[in-house]
Amino acid sequence: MPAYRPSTPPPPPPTSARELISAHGGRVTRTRVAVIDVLLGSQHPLSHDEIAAALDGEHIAHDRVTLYRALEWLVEQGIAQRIASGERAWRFEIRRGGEHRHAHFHCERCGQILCLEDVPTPASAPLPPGFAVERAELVLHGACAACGRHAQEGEQ
Amino acid sequence: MPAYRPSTPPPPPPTSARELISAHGGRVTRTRVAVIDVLLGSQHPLSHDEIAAALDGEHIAHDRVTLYRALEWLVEQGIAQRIASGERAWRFEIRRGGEHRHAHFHCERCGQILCLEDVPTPASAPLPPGFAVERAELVLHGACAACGRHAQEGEQ
DNA sequence: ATTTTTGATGCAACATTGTAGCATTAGATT
DNA sequence: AATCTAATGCTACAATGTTGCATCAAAAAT
Ligand SMILES: [Mn+2]
Ligand SMILES: [Mn+2]
Ligand SMILES: [Zn+2]
Ligand SMILES: [Zn+2]
Repeated sequence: MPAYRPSTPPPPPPTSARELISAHGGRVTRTRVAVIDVLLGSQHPLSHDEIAAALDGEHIAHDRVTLYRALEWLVEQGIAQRIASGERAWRFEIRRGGEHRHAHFHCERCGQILCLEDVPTPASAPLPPGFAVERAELVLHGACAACGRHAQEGEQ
Repeated sequence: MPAYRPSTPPPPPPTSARELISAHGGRVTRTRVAVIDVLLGSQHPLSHDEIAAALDGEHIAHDRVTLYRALEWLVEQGIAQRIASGERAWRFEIRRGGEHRHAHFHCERCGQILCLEDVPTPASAPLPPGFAVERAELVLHGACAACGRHAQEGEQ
């Protein structure tokens, strides 16, 4: 006697990553889903390298180039945004609802990047005629609390 | 009869580049002087590549690495500053007197970078305790007047 | 369920931007 | 003129992306 088989299998739990991708007309692939999940789970923007490390940590096989292309696609679709952190590599973060563009803090000692959710980026500014602003990036550079403490201890 | 020879040759016109370098305890070298002159002559920050092209234009021989090191030294000395333009390469500009930190505009169509002398970068912002800001970078991204015009013409 | 379509992948090669090591040169000083 | 050493000019190397193209597989069509 065959095991019970419902006529329609239960739909997979609709991960928001999968939904996001489909909603933008893209194919739901392993790397895309994993990258979105990693970004969703992070409180600060991540570099390609950090994302790759996260995927490795979860034993999700992935190709370097595919990862770059996945990130590129996410940015094109407006699902994620790219940030010039002050280091050489781009960083990526999910564009969370509300769309309030915020500034970032870059610690020049340890390289850490932090979202300053409370610091908005200026939406406009006096520009030459004909110029149009589409987005603004504000990065504050300095020392984070941990690195500032170390410096003080060191200099006593 | 020998030609007239003054006992002390007339001092070379003290270029401000030469003075700047000496004042900072550096050796006055061909590349350093040329780089400063190029930067002084520009109204907007220049990439390594643009500076190299400018030197070529003036037939000033120079080595790629030496140019990188000259720029690095200028930044260390506080004579110039490095800007993350939104493209992959750094850009450099002389820190002109007054020290008023200004924002920059990056045209995402043509890549041009413009100094927004009238737009100050925020000097402070609400930060987590222990964090210290040392400098801020504000870059507005969008379309310059020329590129905006082209777009309009194209879409009619 | 099978076939078809084509977006997306995975690999190798390449490009750009910047650094490190080290012998040699030349700017400044004695 | 001799000396000292910062700076140069090479060559390699590193880090971060990008391009081309054959192959695969997600989604659609049958
Ligand atoms: Mn953020
Ligand atoms: Mn400027
Ligand atoms: Zn830190
Ligand atoms: Zn433009």
